[in-house]
Amino acid sequence: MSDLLWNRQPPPSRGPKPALTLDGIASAGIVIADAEGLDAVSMQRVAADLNFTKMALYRYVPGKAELVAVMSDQAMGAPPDQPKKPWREALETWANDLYRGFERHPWLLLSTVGRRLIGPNELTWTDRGLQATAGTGLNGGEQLDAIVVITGHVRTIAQQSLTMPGGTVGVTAEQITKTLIDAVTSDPDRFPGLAAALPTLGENQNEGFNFGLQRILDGLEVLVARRAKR
Amino acid sequence: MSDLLWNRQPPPSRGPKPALTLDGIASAGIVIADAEGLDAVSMQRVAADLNFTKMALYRYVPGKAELVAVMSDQAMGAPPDQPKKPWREALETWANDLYRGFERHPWLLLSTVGRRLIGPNELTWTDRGLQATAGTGLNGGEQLDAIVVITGHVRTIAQQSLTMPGGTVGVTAEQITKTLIDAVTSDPDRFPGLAAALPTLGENQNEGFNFGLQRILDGLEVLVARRAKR
DNA sequence: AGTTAACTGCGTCCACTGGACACAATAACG
DNA sequence: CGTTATTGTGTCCAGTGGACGCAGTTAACT
Repeated sequence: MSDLLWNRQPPPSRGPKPALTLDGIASAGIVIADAEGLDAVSMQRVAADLNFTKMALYRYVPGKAELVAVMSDQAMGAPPDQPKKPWREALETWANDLYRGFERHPWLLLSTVGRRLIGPNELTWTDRGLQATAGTGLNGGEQLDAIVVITGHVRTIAQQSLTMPGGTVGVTAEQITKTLIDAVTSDPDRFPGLAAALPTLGENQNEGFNFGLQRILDGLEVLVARRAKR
Repeated sequence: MSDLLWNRQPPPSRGPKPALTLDGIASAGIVIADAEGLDAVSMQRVAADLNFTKMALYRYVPGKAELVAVMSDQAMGAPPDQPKKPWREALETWANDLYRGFERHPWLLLSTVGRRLIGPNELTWTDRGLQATAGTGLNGGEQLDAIVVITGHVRTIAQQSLTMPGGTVGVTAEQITKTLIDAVTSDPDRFPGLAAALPTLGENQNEGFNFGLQRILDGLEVLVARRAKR
């Protein structure tokens, strides 16, 4: 199962030397996904880029799902080293590092949905997050929950602002706001909340990432302070 | 473009009566997705369930992507009516309603990633959210950002806890925690944050949803109070 | 050295996918 | 009535993930 992600089982001694490596295959897949989107990654395509037939890949990977899993963990990489800081700053830079990861490989947003096996790199990210929250005085479960909220926020903003090649066909942010404005102006009674908010809607442009992050951190601070008091 | 989601253009007068409706097709797709996951939804399958050929569907829908979009907006439905409450409680119930939506149709988590066109139901959800935040005194952009944070959190938790049929093959929560524990116990120096948090990890079981939500709301409250003061 | 057993990469095959296109049947209009 | 728009269908195509068996390569064992 997760052997592929964690172990690299000892190379066999008997037969001919393997011409490929799991890492090499995954790297080829990542190149394709970065350039043309996750949908462009097919066994055939990856194999062709390596000058092999697709069936050769199945000697290294049980199936496409597993290949994508390996690609994902590899593309995620290890979080960059950061000097030790107070928890709030540490979480802030952690969130920024994570966002930059999704920026580099937007398809990670697609390949890492739902419950899946955790690879070493992903676990390292979690670990760094927990190192950051260690100074809060919260218990382990709460620390993990805090990491989860922040991760969710980073993912959400990344999904909204990043254009992924190939994925759902190009929908510009302008198109979206246009349909929004069209809808509310043509039938304001149907969308009273939007109608009320519309005049002051543009005042917070592109600050969604920081807005949400600061709210979450503020909320954590409230809890931390409450705990420290007693 | 979004005509499919918003307009229903007037029925043509000339040819034979259409035997199908867009809504009917979408409903059939939803049934399949609910029962067997989004991957089981193919043109062929949907058509077969309706006792038609797949090519018949293309008279109603330009392609699969658009079908999924219509399915998504229809499955989302309109948010349930709620009595007017103070903003914090209103947001709380709004988030719970949203979670329940994902619970009913877990595949929505997959079909609504990335930038896409907004349908009327999705916009109504946003509108209700803005009605809830109207009492905060924040400007429109900030209100929208607040909605976005909460939506992201709901999605994140839903992704973690819901099992979607068909999707990435069944990985139980136990398997995940097992690899986690295996990794950290076999090499604690590599994951110091996890090693430290591990003893108190189980103390917050299944409370991730509320934990995160309360933190976000606490954070919003801080901002609202700060604004009210001046 | 010779044999055996493991292992690699490849060719072939299959069911299935989304979709283009032409064609006959249908129904309302002049 | 014919004309014309619109429907559902049949056929075709390139591409997908994957099962399976076959030949060639290589190290370990006798």
